[in-house]
Amino acid sequence: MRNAQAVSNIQPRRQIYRLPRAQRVADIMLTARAVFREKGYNDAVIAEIALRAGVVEGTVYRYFAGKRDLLIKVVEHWYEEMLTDYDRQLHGIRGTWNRLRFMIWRHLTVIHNDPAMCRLIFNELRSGAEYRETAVFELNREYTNRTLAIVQDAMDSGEFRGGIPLRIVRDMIYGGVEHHIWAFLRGEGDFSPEESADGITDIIYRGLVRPGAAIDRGEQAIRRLEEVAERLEQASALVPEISRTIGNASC
Amino acid sequence: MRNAQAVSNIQPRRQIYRLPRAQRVADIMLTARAVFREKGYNDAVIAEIALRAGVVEGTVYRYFAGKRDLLIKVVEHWYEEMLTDYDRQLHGIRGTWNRLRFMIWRHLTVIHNDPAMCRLIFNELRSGAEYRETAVFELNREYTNRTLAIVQDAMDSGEFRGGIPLRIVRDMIYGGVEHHIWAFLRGEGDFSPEESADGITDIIYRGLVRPGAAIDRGEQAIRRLEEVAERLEQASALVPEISRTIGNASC
DNA sequence: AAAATTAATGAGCCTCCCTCATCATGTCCA
DNA sequence: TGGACATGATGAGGGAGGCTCATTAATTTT
Repeated sequence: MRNAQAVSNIQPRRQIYRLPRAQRVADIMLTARAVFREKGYNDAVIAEIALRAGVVEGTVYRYFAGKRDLLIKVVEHWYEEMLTDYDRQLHGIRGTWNRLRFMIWRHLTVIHNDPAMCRLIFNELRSGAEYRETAVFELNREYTNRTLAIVQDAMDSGEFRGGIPLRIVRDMIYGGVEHHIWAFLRGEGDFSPEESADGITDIIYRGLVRPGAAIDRGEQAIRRLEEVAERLEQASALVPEISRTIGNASC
Repeated sequence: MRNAQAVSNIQPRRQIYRLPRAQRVADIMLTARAVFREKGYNDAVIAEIALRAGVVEGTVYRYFAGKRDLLIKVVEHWYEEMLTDYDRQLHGIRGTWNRLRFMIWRHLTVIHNDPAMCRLIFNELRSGAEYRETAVFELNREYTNRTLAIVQDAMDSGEFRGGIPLRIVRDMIYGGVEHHIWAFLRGEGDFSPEESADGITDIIYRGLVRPGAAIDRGEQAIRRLEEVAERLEQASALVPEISRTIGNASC
């Protein structure tokens, strides 16, 4: 122990590093993300976030209006990362069944990859009264609308029967997914995004498809053929010999 | 003001009424139900519950292990009331479609009649780590199993196609319902249990029902295409670039 | 009527969220 | 180069609310 401390009992303030606002905010948000992930919202303590971010509690409140605001910002940031290049991926997929299946699989995979973060969204963020004002709400809306656009297209083309309220389709897809992963989010067991996506897509597709169009074993066979064609098309683009031979089959 | 008070400044303890344990517990739970309904879990304050129940804060903790325990007991009590004579009602309904529709409608109606209580269950109770130990969890399980029994019966009789994982059916029905009523629970707008039940039942039923026999001319074409797909897939396995790219067929 | 039992009390502890007066540091300009 | 200024950062402390426990008092038992 140094002499000055021992005598005067005054703790010298540690060296203070002043960071530009943006940097400090980023630091705190990254730390907060980790702590929220580990502890959940209620058990996360601002003091710990501050400590691990290398600042004092008051500093957190300088940049965030409160604990709840911090949560919202953290989730928004994460969510925006997630949504990058969704559209580009979907763009390469053909056929209503495949596109629907992709959207569902994708959603399941995000949850599978970061359950703790999704817990925050489902359990904490969405319960709050201010959820509608959140950017997550709006981003989510856009995201689900992309799925509904697929359904709408299929209705327009006659593949799906008409007169189905889109809202209900959305609720059954995303509600079904959520309900499906509840146990996993509670840490009970695992699930396979692939199998689950197959099961959900199967029921939804059959529930919407125009009867008499493609039925029974024809249904399955056609779906499988679509998938094969899809994969072969994508793959063939990579192999000069094949693409020269086959040409573009997708038209 | 009475003299004794003015002089000694000692508040005489008000008359204490000692109630039998069961009575006190019932009183507190009923008050707690009201306060939780009005304020939600987080904004409900034990002191207020105690005050309105005519006891002091410590008394609440004499009968309940904590705030969370109180919530659980309150919800369990309410849930058990709800479930009375479900079976009897279902008994009088014939036909798979009608029975499914009844179960869905019933669920929607419960939510429609007591949104505040359902908010507690969906937003608070079910988020907690101890949900699985709850009686609500078990009661809910039994309840949804009744729906699955209807589906199973229909599969056995051949009305529904086989091989559908029951768990997914359950998730889509109850998840779909929940997602559907989210906005309503947040106090945004209303919904019609009848119309919603029709829409959900419609998709589920069609998603599960056994389709008619395959069409004649489709049959041959499909068989031929299947063979082609088979050969192409096998051939593609011989081209390293493709098999590396495609990988597992299921994603 | 004394003893035993147990319902009920309420002061007060503890943990957190959050505020704010104060201090420190980096920047700009004379 | 040094003083003024803007703003990053501090940390003690206020306040709310969940929860404890030693004490008091009503009721029952002996």
